[in-house]
Amino acid sequence: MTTTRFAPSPTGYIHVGNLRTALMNYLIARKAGGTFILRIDDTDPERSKEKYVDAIKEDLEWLGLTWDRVERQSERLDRYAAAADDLRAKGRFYEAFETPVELDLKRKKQLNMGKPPVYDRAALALSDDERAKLRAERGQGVWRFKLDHQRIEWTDGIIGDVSIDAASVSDPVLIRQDGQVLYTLASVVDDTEMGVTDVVRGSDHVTNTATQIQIIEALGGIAPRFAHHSLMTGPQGEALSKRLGTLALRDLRAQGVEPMALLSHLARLGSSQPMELMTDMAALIDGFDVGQFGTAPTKFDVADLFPLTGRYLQTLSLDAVRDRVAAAGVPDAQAEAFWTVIRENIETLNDLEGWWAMCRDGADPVIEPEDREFIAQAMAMLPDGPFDGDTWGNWTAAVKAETGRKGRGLFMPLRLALTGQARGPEMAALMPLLQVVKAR
RNA sequence: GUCCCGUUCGUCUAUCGGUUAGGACGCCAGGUUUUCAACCUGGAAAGAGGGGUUCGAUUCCCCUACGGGAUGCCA
Repeated sequence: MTTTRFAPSPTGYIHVGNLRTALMNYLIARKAGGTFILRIDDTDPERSKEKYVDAIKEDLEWLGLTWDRVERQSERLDRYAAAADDLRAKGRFYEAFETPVELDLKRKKQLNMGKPPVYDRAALALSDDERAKLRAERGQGVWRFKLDHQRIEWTDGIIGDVSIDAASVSDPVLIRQDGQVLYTLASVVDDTEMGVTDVVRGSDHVTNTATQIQIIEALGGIAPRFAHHSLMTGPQGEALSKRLGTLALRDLRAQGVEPMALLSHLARLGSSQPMELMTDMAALIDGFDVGQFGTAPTKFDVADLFPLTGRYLQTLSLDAVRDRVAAAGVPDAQAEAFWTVIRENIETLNDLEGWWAMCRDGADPVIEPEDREFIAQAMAMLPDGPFDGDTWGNWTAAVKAETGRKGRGLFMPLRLALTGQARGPEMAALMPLLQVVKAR
């Protein structure tokens, strides 16, 4: 059975970059009728915070990305220890005692000589005595996985055939000096034991994948299918991390971005499939194909989410937004009429409040100098409220007859005078909601 | 520094040597709506630069430029 996972570290709020990965894994699982696991990668007690665990769940729930299982790495430390023992028993694990400063120095030397900064495996040559001496002097060392120096190859679901020379990669540290198990090991143990069949993640993990394939094989597991999507950049091509301040999911939510708009965009951005608004999850799942994604870095522009959000809102009935309409201050009696007219012209639900305030309190009129006399004439002809569905038609017909104006020259000044804006809902439908006309 | 990947309309992309270089979003225009939006129709809009290979390169090769990634006792 197809099983995928989303494995965030609870060290911060999740952002669009994380979401793209999460969504791909989610869609693969759902499309195959498989299992989607939410795995909290919280092996680092220093940086992991419970509030972020809650926030991640909250954000995923907001989007409707439901998971079938939650796993927490902090509850599986014994499994990782067992895997480490296994690797030791198989001679693929060795202890190294260089300090971070020493390693840094080695790397700089290699760099100066124009060589790639790969760990030189000095610790492998240590005798038992030397090892005991170092341990006595420096305490525990770190544990590195001994890579098999040959080419590591796999067929990637997005990149295609990948081949990486293991000799060009340092033997990865899997256990830190303080005994902390690192991501590289925890992840493969989890993927193997949880039956994960498909792993989609960012291309920043490609070298990890190479080493992890060897670790999985060393542990006797079967490597899942891997797919590495390109990373997103900002609109200028800059690294997205420079913009993450405003791209957390909760920020987008606060800005009024609708879940289906966001999901529709991310499910297609970077793929060759046409970008289109999906109004429900089933359509999103049905139309998804990870193989259609390209490998070039993908520009993400938050501005693209708003037209989609606007179009999505147009598809909603009052029932779907009743709470928000009420929250904007619209009385129940007028909610239906208000929503029906207003949904055609808003970008996000955050716009509701402004339009309702305009209806309730009236708008400061905008009157071009050349229209002053015209507006004065028109206002004199405007009947007293409350207005109804015929008011606009009757009134504008009368004004037209009186002034001879027609078309845009007739309607735009009136719209500006009544609403203060050049763009907005259909006037005929808006009039019954308009309670104050300041232009009078 | 070294290695890997990438570069086609503004954006995401299609093209497996010969195409009027296609689509989607956005944009612009026209239509429709007695106004705006929505909607419909149409339009503008692209092969990073330089060398090769070839009868013929967007496509294959090399160089350069630019972008991204990797090179952690992060994930």
